[in-house]
Amino acid sequence: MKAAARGARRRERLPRDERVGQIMRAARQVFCSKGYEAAATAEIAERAGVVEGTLYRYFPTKRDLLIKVVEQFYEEIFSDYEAQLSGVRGTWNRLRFMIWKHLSVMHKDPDMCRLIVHELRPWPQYRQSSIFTLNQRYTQSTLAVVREGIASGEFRDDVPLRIVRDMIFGGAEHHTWGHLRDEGGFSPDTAADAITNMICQGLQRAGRAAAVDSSVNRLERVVQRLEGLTAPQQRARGNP
Amino acid sequence: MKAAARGARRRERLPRDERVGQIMRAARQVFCSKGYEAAATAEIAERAGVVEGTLYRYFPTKRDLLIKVVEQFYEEIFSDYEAQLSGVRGTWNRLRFMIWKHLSVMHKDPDMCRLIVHELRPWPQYRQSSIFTLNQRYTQSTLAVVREGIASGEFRDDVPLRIVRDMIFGGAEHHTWGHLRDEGGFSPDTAADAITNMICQGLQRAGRAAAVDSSVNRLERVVQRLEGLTAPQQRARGNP
DNA sequence: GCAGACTAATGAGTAATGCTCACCATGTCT
DNA sequence: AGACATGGTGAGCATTACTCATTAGTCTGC
Repeated sequence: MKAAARGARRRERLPRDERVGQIMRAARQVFCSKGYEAAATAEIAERAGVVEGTLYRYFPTKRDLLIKVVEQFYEEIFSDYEAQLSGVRGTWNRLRFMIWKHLSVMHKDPDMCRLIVHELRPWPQYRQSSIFTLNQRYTQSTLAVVREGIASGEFRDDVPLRIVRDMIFGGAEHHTWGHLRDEGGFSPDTAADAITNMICQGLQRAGRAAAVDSSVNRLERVVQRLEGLTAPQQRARGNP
Repeated sequence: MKAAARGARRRERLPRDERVGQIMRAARQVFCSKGYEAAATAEIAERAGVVEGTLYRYFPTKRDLLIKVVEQFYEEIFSDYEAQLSGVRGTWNRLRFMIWKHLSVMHKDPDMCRLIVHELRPWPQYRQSSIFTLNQRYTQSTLAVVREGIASGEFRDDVPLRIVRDMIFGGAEHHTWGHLRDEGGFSPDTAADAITNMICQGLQRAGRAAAVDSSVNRLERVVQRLEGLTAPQQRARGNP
């Protein structure tokens, strides 16, 4: 009773997960608004309604806290992109989808992305972190699309995939810097178009009539099927 | 005589420039070997043969010291590149020269470049620093080469230069990460060839091929939409 | 060659901050 | 009701960028 009488905060015992959730929410706010260095553990604790020492019961260091916060963000963002990708047809469209998705995340959550790009990734242990692995999965999915294009004959097979990856993601990242710094925006749509076009044209085969043919043939078949399905409606509206 | 008798360091008065030089040399060593955060001002001072307070007579903050060190490096490196560029003929060769030069610096001085890329550039005030200006001059020279290509008719004029810049420098930077972290090297020659080829082919004037492409792309999109309409039950769950 | 002024250089001290640890309080189980 | 496991506390530590009053080389004018 003494503590309560003295007006101190009522001590509340919460289940681990709930407390961890509170702390992570507070941390995300403070990290996003101030950046990693300027975010004081004291402020995070205060905002989470606990005392500094409590943070360290659940997270060994401030940096581990950042990593967990970013991990959670990644899972929110990329949980379903593979399913989404599977609904997109055609090499150009599939590539554009992956690039656009990447750019959209940057556009929508610049603070969080700034944390990842400018504060987490430069850290020496980055490649041992789970963030690196999650990122790798994303770039691999993107490169898989390029491989499909090579396999189908649309793309040359003499350009190192690593370079393609670097130009896509390096280019996208470079393009978004201004926005991450809150010093000028960008359009995910326009940028995705431009990057996709540059990549696709850069990878184009020298002689590519065959690739276009196969693509056109496939389209012809699908269109034929679709015409069969939709023909009645179209005619009803006066279309031959 | 007391101080000397006690074995303390003899106090030496040096002209400003000489002292500044000593400090900057020491700072460069410590920054490069430990990174910015881990570099203690105490160690820099010790290595420069002065006491900590002396640093602050010449540099207002640790960060300013870093900036001066990096500025000096930039001047060493890029002092004569414009003269060198003027000796190279042909769009492809000129572009390759600029890309290669950039990659070579990264290759030769990874520690210094890591400082710039990972520690200085993420800083909020980066765009107000002289490093930003120096960098801008370099990218502008590179884009000038692209503009020449457009003017001569070699390149299309419908690709935003900003995207070209981002893909060149973003791509180059992404490509060198492993090397900057001392986790795997790269070849400036091979990489410069690959990037230059991708950019040049990506910027090639559109002929009949491009027209066919855009047509095929449009068809792909329409077909995709129609497939979704005619078979909604198949992808209803996986699709947003 | 000396007084005095100028200022380079010192080093003890400060504030901020990530992190630790011995102890306390609270919900639960027997 | 008492014991136990564990969530929670807050004073305190170590590190480190940065400050400032003081000290002492060095140069000028006589």
